[in-house]
Amino acid sequence: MPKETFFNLPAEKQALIFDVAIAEFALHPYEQASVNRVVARADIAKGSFYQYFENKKDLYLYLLQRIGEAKLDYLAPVMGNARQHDFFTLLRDLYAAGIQFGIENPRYVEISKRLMESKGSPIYTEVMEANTSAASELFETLLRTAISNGEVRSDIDVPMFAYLIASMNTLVMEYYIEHIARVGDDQLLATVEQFIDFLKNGIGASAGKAPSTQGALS
Amino acid sequence: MPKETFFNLPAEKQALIFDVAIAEFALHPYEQASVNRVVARADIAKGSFYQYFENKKDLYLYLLQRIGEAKLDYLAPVMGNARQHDFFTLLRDLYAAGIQFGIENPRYVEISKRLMESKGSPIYTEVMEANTSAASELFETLLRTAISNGEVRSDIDVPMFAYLIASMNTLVMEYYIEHIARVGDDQLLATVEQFIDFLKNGIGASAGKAPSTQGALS
DNA sequence: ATATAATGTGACCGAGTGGTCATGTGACCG
DNA sequence: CGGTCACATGACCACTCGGTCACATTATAT
Repeated sequence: MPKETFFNLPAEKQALIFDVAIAEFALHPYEQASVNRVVARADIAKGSFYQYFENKKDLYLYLLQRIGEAKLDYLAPVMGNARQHDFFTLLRDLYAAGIQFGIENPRYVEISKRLMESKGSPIYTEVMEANTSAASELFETLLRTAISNGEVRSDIDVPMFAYLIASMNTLVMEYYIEHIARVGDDQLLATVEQFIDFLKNGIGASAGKAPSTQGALS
Repeated sequence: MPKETFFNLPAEKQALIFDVAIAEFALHPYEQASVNRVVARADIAKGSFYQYFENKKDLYLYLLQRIGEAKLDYLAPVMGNARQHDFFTLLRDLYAAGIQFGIENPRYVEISKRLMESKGSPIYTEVMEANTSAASELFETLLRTAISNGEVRSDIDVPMFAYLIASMNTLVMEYYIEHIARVGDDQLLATVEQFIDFLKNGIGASAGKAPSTQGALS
C-alpha cells in the first residue's frame, strides 16, 4: 500500500503517477519494469517516489489491487443475476463482460497477462498467495451447481474444466481483440455466443444441434 | 547460429553448455536470462562464450531451434498417420504426444511458454517472423478437411477454433502436469480422451452421448 | 625449435537497476 | 521573526547487465 504522502497528493498527480505506472507495467513484466522510467515520465524526483511508495513491489501490488477492484465492479452486475439464468447464459454474460472490460482497459489486461507469465518468479507466488486464483474457484462452484441442475454432464472432471473455462476466457478475449476489429457489440456477442455454443455442444458434427448462433440475437 | 568454435568443442562440453543454457532460459524470460550466470555455471570464461556465440540472442535462437527439432521429431510419427484416422482421433494422438513430450522435456516447455508470454517484446516478433505460428496454421488445415469430411460442424469460425485448439493444447498440458501426478499413461490418455470428447460434444447435458471416455482404451 | 594460427581468459566498459540520504524548500504556527 | 514539519530533490551507492579486448595459452605445422 502506498504511504499517506501519496494519497495527500492532488488527485491529478495521483492519477498521472497511476497512469504512467500502469503503462510501464503493461509494457514490461515486473522484474523488467523500471522505477527510473516511471519517475521520469511522471516528472517526479526519484526520492519523491520513495516517499509515496515503500518500493517497486508496493507500487505493483497497488496497481494489481486497483485493477482487481475495477474488474470486480465491472462483473458485479452480471453476478447479481446469477440465479436468474441458466449456467451457459450466465457464462456468456460473464465472458462478454470480461471481454468488454478488456476492450476498455487493454493495459489492465496486459498487466494481468504479464503476471500470469511470471509463474515461477518470486513475485508471482507472493501475489497468488493472497489471491488463490479466485476465478478458477468461482467456475468450479458454478459448474457443480450446474451439474446438480442437470445443465451440465455429470461425468466431467470438474476442476479441470473449471481451469479450462477460466483460462479460455483469456484466450477468447485475446483472439477477439487481436483478430476481430471492434466493429461493435454485435460482433462481440456473436463471438461469445459461438464459443458458448461450442462449450455446450462441442464442434462435432454428430451433435446436430440447430446452428442458431448466427444472428439469433440482435 | 553458434560459431564453428562451438561445434569444435568436445561433445560433452557442448552438451554441458546446452544444458546450462536450457536451464537458464527455462527459469527466466529472455531479457532476464543472464549470460553471466550461464558462463559461471558452465564453468567457461566470459570471453570464451563470445567465441562460441555471436551474442545472447544467438544462443537463444539456437536453443529454440533445437527445441523445435526435438518436438517435430516427436510428433512426426503421429502426423505420419494423418490420413488413417478421423479428425478427433488424430487430434487426440497429437495432444497425447505433445503432452508426453512436455512431460519428458519440462524445461523445453518452460522456454516455449516464456517465449509466448513475451508477446510485445522485440525478441518475440523476431522469432515469430521466421515461424509464423505453425501450430495454428496446421490446426486450421486439419479443421477444414475435417469439415469437408463431415466430421466437424460447418458453421464454426475456423481460424478462431484453430487458435483455440492450438492454445488449449498448452492448457491441458499445464493442467495435467501441475494437477495430475504422472501415475502412468492411462491417466494421460484418459485426460486427453475426456478433453477430446468435450471438443466433440461439449459439456452440455443435452448431448446425451455415451460417456465412453472412462477406461475405454488400455 | 620456431612460427603461426586457434582458442582460452578475466579485467574492464558504459549503461542501467532499485534504493538511500543529506540537503533544500515552502507552508504553517506561535 | 524563528521554529517545525511535510515534502521535494538528485547525487550517489552497490550491483548486475551484455559485450569487448589485450593478452596468455595451447595446438599445429614446418
